[in-house]
Amino acid sequence: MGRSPCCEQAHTNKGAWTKEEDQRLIAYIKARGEGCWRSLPKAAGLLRCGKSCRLRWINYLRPDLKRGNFSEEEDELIIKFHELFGNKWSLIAGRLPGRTDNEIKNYWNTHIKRKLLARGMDPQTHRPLAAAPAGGPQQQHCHYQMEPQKRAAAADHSEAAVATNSPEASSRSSDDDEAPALAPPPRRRQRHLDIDLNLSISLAAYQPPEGTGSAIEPLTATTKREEGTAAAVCLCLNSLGYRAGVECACGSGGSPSSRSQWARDFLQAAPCYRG
DNA sequence: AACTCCATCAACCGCGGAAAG
DNA sequence: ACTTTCCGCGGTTGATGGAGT
Repeated sequence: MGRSPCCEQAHTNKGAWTKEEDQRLIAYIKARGEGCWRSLPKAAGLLRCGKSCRLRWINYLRPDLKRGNFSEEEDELIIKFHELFGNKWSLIAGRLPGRTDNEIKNYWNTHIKRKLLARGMDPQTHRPLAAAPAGGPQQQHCHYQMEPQKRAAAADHSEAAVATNSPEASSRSSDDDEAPALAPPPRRRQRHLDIDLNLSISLAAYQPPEGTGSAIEPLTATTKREEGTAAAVCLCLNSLGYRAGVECACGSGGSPSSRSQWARDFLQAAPCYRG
């Protein structure tokens, strides 16, 4: 695990990149493509370590980078994805075309944190600051306890829905995002009433899919209980715009498969934000 | 004009996971 | 199965510039 830094070699430049170094790196990657960062500096004639080259390329030189200010829409997406993923900047960046993890991380720390605080929200928990998260385990948002991969998988299902609705959401929200420091924090308007990306996980009585094949990846993942019996963990998307605020009822009545199918149809119909 | 404080952002550091040997 | 190597990530730092005094 881990290893000594790759940049210990003498004769490697550090600090800000010069125009010439940038040009060399761009020219090399254009000619040979990305990959094997370890050997790239030597091959490209750069006195830099591979890590430094990679970072420079990914965060600054890549041609598909957007640059410029973040839009209100991007702000809201970042907040939502941060709520889902936590500080998984690369996951968030992967869902915001043209933005890098470093950029988003910096933007979060310098802008959005304050913005959320001005709204009276805790930037880490995305909960109202007044309501301290002292509640029991069941009070915790499940997605904070999910493995990043699982959360990412869940978000892969949900992000299209966000994208579909985000323009509306951002236009609706833009009026109260200006001058956040002056905004009175208490009793903020509920945002994104149409889309609530909170994921809830609940144990539900496991029912094998009725006669359906496994071609469709269900939103219900099975896991093993300690005693070895199968239990279903429902990853339902609460109130996907049609039943706002209604708790998951997968475990009680209704047909889970039909509801899952509806969610899939909804999400698949939504155009991907990445275009 | 000089100084301090603060915000911003590019770059570095060190760790963990995965792949390769 | 174990070790080594590489890549990618998140946290942190330092340089820079603008605002305020």
